[in-house]
Amino acid sequence: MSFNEAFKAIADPTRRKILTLLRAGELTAGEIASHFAMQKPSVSHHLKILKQADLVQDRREGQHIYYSLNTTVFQDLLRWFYDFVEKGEGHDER
Amino acid sequence: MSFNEAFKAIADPTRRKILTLLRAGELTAGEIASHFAMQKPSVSHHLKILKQADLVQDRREGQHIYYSLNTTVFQDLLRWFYDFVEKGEGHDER
DNA sequence: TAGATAGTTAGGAAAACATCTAAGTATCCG
DNA sequence: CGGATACTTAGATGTTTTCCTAACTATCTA
Repeated sequence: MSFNEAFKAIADPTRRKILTLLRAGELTAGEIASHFAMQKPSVSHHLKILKQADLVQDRREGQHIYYSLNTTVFQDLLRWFYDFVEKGEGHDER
Repeated sequence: MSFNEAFKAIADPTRRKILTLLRAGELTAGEIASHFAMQKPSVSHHLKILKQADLVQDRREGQHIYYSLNTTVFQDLLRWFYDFVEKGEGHDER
């Protein structure tokens, strides 16, 4: 369910850049938006999609909303790719 | 270039299912199509996208075209996710 | 060579998506 | 309260994606 949403969320280059930015630590929506040429509502839309996919979480602090990575879903995705690299040539099907 | 294409290719559930099918070994286009309710040209289209993303390769043998995984791009993608899990929180040594 | 089989290409309709502007909500501060 | 700041929601628009049917290419076989 959320697995498919995560894959779709990551398909967009803007959203991948947002995730990369967040690797350094949490950022406000405005700070994130400042890294892009597009308007703030568009960035907000991307943040919403990342949040629905459980790739990020948000936290309000006064007027600011801080976004940060939620690495648990990344681990699930990591495993999905790992299984291809690991079992790519083998015949170990249970 | 191919990195973004790969992410887009993997975003579609049908294409992910194709990749999963190919983990067991190479399959013809027809065998792949038989696993889906959609028409053959639609599956062919998905195969084309996977091929352009370098996630699969194809090989003709008589009337049949065999598709198989190309795991090298999977390794690149794997690394991308790994960097999030590794540097994100850094407290799971595995 | 003709017909059958395997698969792709072409063209088009419907749905999903990314982006914009305008308007709304939430919070702070004087 | 009223204005400023931070951000989101709503609605519209152009683009991309997915899927279909019809037609095409390639190969095998009789």
